[in-house]
Amino acid sequence: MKLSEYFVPTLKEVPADAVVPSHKLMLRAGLIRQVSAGVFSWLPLGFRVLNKVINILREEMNAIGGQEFLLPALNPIEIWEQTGRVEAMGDVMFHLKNREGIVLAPTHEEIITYHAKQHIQSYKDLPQIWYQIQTKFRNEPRPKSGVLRCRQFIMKDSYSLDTTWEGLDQSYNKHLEAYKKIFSRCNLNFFIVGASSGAMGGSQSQEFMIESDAGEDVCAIAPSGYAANLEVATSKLPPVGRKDYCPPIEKFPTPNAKTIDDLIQQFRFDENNLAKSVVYIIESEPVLILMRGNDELNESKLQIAFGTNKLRPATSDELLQITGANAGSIGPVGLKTKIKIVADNLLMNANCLVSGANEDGYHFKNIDLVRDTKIDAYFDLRTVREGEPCPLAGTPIKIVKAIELGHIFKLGTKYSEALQATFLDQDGVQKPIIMGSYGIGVERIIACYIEQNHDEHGIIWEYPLSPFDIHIISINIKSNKVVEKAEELYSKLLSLGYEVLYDDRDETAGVKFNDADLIGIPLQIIISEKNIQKNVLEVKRRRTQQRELVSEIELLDFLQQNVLK
RNA sequence: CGGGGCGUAGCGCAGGUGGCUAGCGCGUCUGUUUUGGGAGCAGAAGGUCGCAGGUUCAAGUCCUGCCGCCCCGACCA
Repeated sequence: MKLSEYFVPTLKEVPADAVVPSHKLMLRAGLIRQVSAGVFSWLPLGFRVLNKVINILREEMNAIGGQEFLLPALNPIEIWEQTGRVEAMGDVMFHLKNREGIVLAPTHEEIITYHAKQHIQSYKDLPQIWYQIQTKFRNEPRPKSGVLRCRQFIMKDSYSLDTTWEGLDQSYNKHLEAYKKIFSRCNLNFFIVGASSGAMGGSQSQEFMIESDAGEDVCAIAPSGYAANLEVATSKLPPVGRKDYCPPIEKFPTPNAKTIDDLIQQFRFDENNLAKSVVYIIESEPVLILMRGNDELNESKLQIAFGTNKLRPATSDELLQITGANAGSIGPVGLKTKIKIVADNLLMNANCLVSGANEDGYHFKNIDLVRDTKIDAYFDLRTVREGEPCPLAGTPIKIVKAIELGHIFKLGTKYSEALQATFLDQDGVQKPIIMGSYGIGVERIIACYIEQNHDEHGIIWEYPLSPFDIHIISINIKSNKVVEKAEELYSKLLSLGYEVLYDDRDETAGVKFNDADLIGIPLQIIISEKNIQKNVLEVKRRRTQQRELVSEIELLDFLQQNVLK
């Protein structure tokens, strides 16, 4: 492609609205342009990269037996009502105004299950892996960071259909391995974490992450190899446990102690024996949650424990009404109304605890959770903190921000049951199809790659994502010798099957060098009078900025060794 | 949805206590000189100052409403 004829609007100045490096560089290098919040156009150069990614996705999905579909973005709302997800999605789902009963699909479990119901009859029709590379629509409340969080984006989504849970395990593992290959082929430095299935339902899920300050997820990772989304991460802290002797429970005044730290300072209690209580309204029922004093409640874990995402902290009015006290004096003993009480695992059957007395300005000490109150259930509810011992080997946990590239779920039968997608097994028994769902954010692959591969000059592509293999730069197009040599080389490399970007523009050397570094194709070949006189070609490696001189005969060997697609 | 910021030429910005013809840099166009790291000179084009109302002799500037964009938070199958 000749750059003089190619629409690649590079920007010298950094666009004011861009904050994260990948967003800045994708705009500056002419890969994308924004149309509105969370909506982008892909320009020709960017679309080439997108297609390189899509090719890899297709190859690896086909390699595990995936069959490619193209499903509609316009979906009948009835099918979403049957799975209860119109309500679950809420505002995230786009509804059309001038056509009742149609929504824009934010994902495709429903449509896949619909087709499975239509045509899967027997165990002989299974297993299946169905996938597509298609545009998703989600009404994100706050799109951000370029293509990292959009209202319209491309997803590679696939769905496995199996007759048994062992079959689901196999399909899941096939995807796990395929995803590793995909991200490795894209030269991404990624890691895999255990994750929450959220309201998707299902038993197991893992996320593919890259570490990045631009990320919206937080993960706990440890030298042992332990890696988990903070939503589900655990650690191996010792429980508070029981002391041999616990005196009778005793109320005492604490007029100036509003926080856990106040109590420690004023009364010299052991931090571990302080218990704090928070009240949540879960499915409109109040629940008191007891935690170690300085632990942070993890709402995701609470959602998992109660199997719902319909929960919120109680308001201060509700607190007073339910417990009889205001925040800071609430506890598990002496509640004004009888409500469900759950506690964090670290407090399992503990005694000698200090907690609020449900009377402003008073606390209880010597609380024995077995003797003095009834805990309805214990769950892991706390948020893991930096430095805590990991559950695998006790190595210290590090907390990092990360971007989610992909997510694989064992869905189970949630959708097949809701939509009656069943099959007859060998014994003639009708059973729901066992499903998995697996997604990759296609644009995120590109943004994440750029987050990990750029410098002050621009993007640094590697094969196979690079939009072109080779970037030819002619210096001073007033020189016939230079133009002749560059044109000749351009034709020759094209005929050898290389994808070549040829900067034939009437621009100064500086402009061409800077644009080439910004666009970031791995190899640049620089044609100038100087080099022609010496009868050499100058090749520059984008990543290292190293230049080497090679003869024309050596060039083909050089390219064979260095253009590794 | 809460908090903050912004909206003036293609891009980046100034002007903002009301006042005269709305500026600067980059880019663009013409001519010319230049050609190894975002060239020099000369000339030129390009604006409903986000939109709508209002106050005023006079509004980019003040007031009201709306729209849009960015950031922090909430939310995120």
